[in-house]
Amino acid sequence: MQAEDEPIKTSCTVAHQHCKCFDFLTDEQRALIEKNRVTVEFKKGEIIAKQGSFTSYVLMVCEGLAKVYFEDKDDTLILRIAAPGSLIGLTSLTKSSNVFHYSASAYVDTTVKLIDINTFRQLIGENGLFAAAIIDILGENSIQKNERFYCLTHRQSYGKLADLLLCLAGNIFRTQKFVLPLTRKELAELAGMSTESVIRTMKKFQDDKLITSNGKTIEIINPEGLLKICELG
Amino acid sequence: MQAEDEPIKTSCTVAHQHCKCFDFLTDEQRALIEKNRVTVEFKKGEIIAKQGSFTSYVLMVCEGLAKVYFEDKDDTLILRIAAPGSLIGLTSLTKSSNVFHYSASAYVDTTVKLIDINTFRQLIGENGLFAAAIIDILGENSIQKNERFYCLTHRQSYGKLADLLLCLAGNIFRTQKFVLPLTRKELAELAGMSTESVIRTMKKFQDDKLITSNGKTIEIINPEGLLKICELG
DNA sequence: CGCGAGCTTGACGTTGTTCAACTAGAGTGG
DNA sequence: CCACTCTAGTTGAACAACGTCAAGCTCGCG
Repeated sequence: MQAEDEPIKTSCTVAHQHCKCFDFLTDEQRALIEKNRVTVEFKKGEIIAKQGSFTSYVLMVCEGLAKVYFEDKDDTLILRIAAPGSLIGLTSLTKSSNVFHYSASAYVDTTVKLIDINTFRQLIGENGLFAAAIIDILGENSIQKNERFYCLTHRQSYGKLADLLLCLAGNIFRTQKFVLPLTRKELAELAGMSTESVIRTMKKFQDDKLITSNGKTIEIINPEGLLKICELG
Repeated sequence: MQAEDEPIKTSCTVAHQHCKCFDFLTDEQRALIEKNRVTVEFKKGEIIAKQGSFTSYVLMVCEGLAKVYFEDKDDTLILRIAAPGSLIGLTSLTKSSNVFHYSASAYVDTTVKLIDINTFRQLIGENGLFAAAIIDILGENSIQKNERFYCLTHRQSYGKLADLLLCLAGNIFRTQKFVLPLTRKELAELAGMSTESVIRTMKKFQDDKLITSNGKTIEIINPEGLLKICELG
């Protein structure tokens, strides 16, 4: 029940809510943004942004859930989950290379605002508070990525999955019992392990009375136990 | 010999040279920075910044080589190598939590400039070009970290070490033959593998005439071969 | 009712870690 | 100048964790 106020702190946080940055804009500046943005709805599974393609906007997730991932050859690495309030494409603000450096796709039906990148740049230049807020967001993303990085490289499967489940419950769905809109394969991709290992590990968690899992419905019964598993590795 | 102009592009780039940001300052602003910074020399092995401690400055590496790493319990994850020109501690610019989110220590004797963090914040607020440059740096760091992240999670030991060696040659030492100031253990930590595996893999690379290694001196003979190993995994 | 995607299970193989032993070289003190 | 010690490097063997493969299962939907 510790949903809103004090979520269990997991190290491999996969998502982050924010977007206070627009609060620092003047009315005029906000109007400028409004004038230079469009809203787009993506269906489940559709690609929202494609790594390597030119971009002329920054994305903001309004509703839904998106997967932000890095592609290389045939393999992919999920960088984070973008929940409502997340910005995508800030790394493309660099003047030198305005391409997407990662891809994003919709886990579920997702609505996204596309904000013109030059407007974005202009506001950074003329509004120091806005710029500082963007720097904050980049910093937070960086910190979070470090933790996910650590989790995926230093923990073994039990720890990785425990961490992911706690993160989904605490940061994405904000309740201990949720209906997962992801397949086991997608869970596996998120935890950086094979589908079969996810299944086996989930079963173990069930046997140990840490969670219950009935199809897509997952409930975390013993969060402290899961947390202990995270910490042990 | 393709040192300066077109280094081989490795995916697990471990370091990044930059710091054009100060070019955008006015003379006055630069003077302000000069007034609010000190220079410190760290001996090899000394801790430059400690994760979790309060900070009142941003660091800039002037000479030497620093390890930037994330700590958790007993284990550590190296985030990047900071070569001269690298800034450390940008993620602490957030008003909310001015602590270091990672540690840094000196691989070799290293001189560092400590720049007052409030001066830094002030300049971000009043100079849009400077702010944009900082955002660029954060973005570049992020992109680079993604690649390292991918490398450490998706490649196996041959690929990881090959990538690291190419990166050291191309980005840090900028020559194909260099004297490594790191132990095998430190190499292992960088590549995310065990010391023994590093040794065995290095031996294999030697047998395959990809590198020569004599104590601390390493020469890359066949960079294309190493690159191929990276790409294969 | 039958098909197919997702899920589950077991067997097996591979990678890479761990442990333990051994070597080499550098620094130290008698 | 020679043991002594300590660290770094190296090697081999055993083991554990996971991924892969193959097969069967289940459930929703046409």
